[in-house]
Amino acid sequence: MWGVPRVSEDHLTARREQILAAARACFLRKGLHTTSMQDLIKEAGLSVGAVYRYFKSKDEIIAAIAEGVVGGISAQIDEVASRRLPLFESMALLLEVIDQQTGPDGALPIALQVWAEATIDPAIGAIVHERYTGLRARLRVLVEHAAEAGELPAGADLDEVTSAVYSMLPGYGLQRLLIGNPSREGYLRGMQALYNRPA
Amino acid sequence: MWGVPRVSEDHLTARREQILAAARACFLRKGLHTTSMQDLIKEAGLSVGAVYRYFKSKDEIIAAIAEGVVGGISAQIDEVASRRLPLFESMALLLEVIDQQTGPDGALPIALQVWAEATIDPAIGAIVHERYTGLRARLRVLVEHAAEAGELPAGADLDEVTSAVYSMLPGYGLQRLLIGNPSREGYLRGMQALYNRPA
DNA sequence: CCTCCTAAAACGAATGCTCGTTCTTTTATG
DNA sequence: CATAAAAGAACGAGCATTCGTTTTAGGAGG
Repeated sequence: MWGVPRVSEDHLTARREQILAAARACFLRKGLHTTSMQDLIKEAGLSVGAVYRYFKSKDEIIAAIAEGVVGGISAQIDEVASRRLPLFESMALLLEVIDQQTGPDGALPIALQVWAEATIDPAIGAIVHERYTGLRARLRVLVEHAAEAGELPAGADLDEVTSAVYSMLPGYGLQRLLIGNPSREGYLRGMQALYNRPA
Repeated sequence: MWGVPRVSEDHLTARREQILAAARACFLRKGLHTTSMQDLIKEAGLSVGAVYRYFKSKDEIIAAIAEGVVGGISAQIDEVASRRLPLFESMALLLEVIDQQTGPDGALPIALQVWAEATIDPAIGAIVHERYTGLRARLRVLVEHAAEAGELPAGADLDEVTSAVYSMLPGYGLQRLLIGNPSREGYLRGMQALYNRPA
């Protein structure tokens, strides 16, 4: 009687993901604002109307991309933290994560676009603030483990140490992305030299 | 006799700078691609034709902005390096430089836009690559001084150490820009804790 | 198992606007 | 007064989005 023609929910979320995947591909290639809706729609292989059924504006698509951009990294940080390795070895693994996110299939090139947008559009700014604060919290666990293992000076403020560790990840990633240098191994050795300075 | 109507050269470069200043203001407020030529022209208080006399396209204006974005920081790094302070004190001064560049009058918010563009547009990519490689070279001087003063382990590769130091600057700046935390003092203490780890 | 029916889902032509740029005209200068 | 500099109207292209139409999925009735 009610006439229920709805397609499966899996289908709906798959379509949504199809659109977001197309968006990521386009944004990677052309940037957030030089990508037109028509580019994105063509990349997705859908029609105008189909895309506008799932997202009511281009801004909403950009916001969805911004929401998802730290997903993969979060999980990987948790995984590294759960291994409770010495701080330095954890850092080595984290750099490996960043390295992998720096390539064309990684999230970093798109994250860079999102960061730029965050300074312009308060809605994106709020998303970025929330997500990267969350990422920081996950990294803090790793620093806590280091403190428990006696790897840090007594009484060190763990938030402050977390900030210092945190900054190395985008710092390294940006350097790779924009300049190419240094190799992960070289960077690690550089850090090591800095950390293990002569008395 | 020759029919020379040309205005003074100072006037020409002043007009050019006037346009670039307007561009920086607009880009800071709206981003590279959401800023229209008309926005920029209105901000400069000039006419369409006047702007197109000095720059033959919007891309050329963006390129000029990209060229200039490290100027202020370069000079400040040189200044810090020339003082030959202990590495850690130099770092503290560099963070101060970054802090100042992070505000709305600083270059960092626009630099972020430029970095994002660099991954999309090869022309901007080349400019960024060149300029930030140059910046790195200036920072290397500071690391060389640290090595001469015996602050680094013997045989440490100075390029590698430079990379590690370099990464902290955008790492700290980004964290300030996107998350707000940490304060410079807190960040410094965090670094210090990392540096002075128990054996 | 097939057919019909309904509403969701997909479509794509059309719309109104704004964009970057060009070009002709006007103004200012040495 | 000759010419560079500045002006601004005009233009076609391409933009994000709307909306009336067509297609399709899937439950109900036989």
